[in-house]
Amino acid sequence: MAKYNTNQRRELAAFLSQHPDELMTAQEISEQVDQSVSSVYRNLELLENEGKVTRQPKDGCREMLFRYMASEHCADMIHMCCSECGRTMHMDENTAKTLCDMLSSDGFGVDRTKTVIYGVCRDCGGNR
Amino acid sequence: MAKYNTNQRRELAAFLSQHPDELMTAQEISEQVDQSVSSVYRNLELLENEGKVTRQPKDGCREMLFRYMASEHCADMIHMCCSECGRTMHMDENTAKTLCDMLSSDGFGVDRTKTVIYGVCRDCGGNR
DNA sequence: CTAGTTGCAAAGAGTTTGCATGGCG
DNA sequence: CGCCATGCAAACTCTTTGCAACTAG
Repeated sequence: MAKYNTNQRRELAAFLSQHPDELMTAQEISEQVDQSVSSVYRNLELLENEGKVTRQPKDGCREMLFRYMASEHCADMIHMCCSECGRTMHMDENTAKTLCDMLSSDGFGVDRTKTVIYGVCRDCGGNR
Repeated sequence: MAKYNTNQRRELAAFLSQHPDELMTAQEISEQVDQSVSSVYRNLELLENEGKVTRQPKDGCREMLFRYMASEHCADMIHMCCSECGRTMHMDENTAKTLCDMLSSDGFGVDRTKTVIYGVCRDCGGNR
């Protein structure tokens, strides 16, 4: 838990809030805010504990992608990630609810934050 | 693409077919079949290209888990992973179809192989 | 002033690669 | 016998940790 309100933390928060719901590596963030990677990792972890940031494995899977959640609303969305263009989008809430309800009746409680649906988005021709 | 039918490949295949749909790290497999990790990685990659093996990031996410798909049937299932006990199960086919159809009508084509739903299974109290 | 933070460099962890040896066909 | 595959160790990549210097309160 953060005790001091440091410059680096303020700048990190400022940067992230300009890029809500965007997937970025720790390195990218580190370059953008011009801070050491270690501080970025440490502060991202704090934000993750506060529920403001989540991480998901990058497609191939060597590294993690971090995502800043602007609001409660966003935190509770199921995210879908396009394997072609890499963009993330929110699952329609009705669809999400239907899915969770169906699985719940089988006894499986979905973790909305951790789950990511992979596929191909409309723009990349997912419907063909 | 495999050119020779070596002992190691035969033993790896034999071991995997005794553990269908089970999530294992490369290290675990390496120990079980008593082969070098490098060979295991190389041969798992071949099997992945043949569509017989998939990989998914391990929960926390430092390493990959490999899963041998015994049949076409299994290859086409959406997998659900319990964050508590780590077990994997197949999503009920009706549920899976409903989900894919709902997303498809939004233009998003689900990749059944890559997608893993995280949550808590019945045995671990997911329904509470 | 004191304890939390930072940056650097080194350590870790898992995976990949180069190379000499060994085995399949 | 020729080429592919294996095992070992070294290289890599991303992340974490130890430590001394720095800074917020």
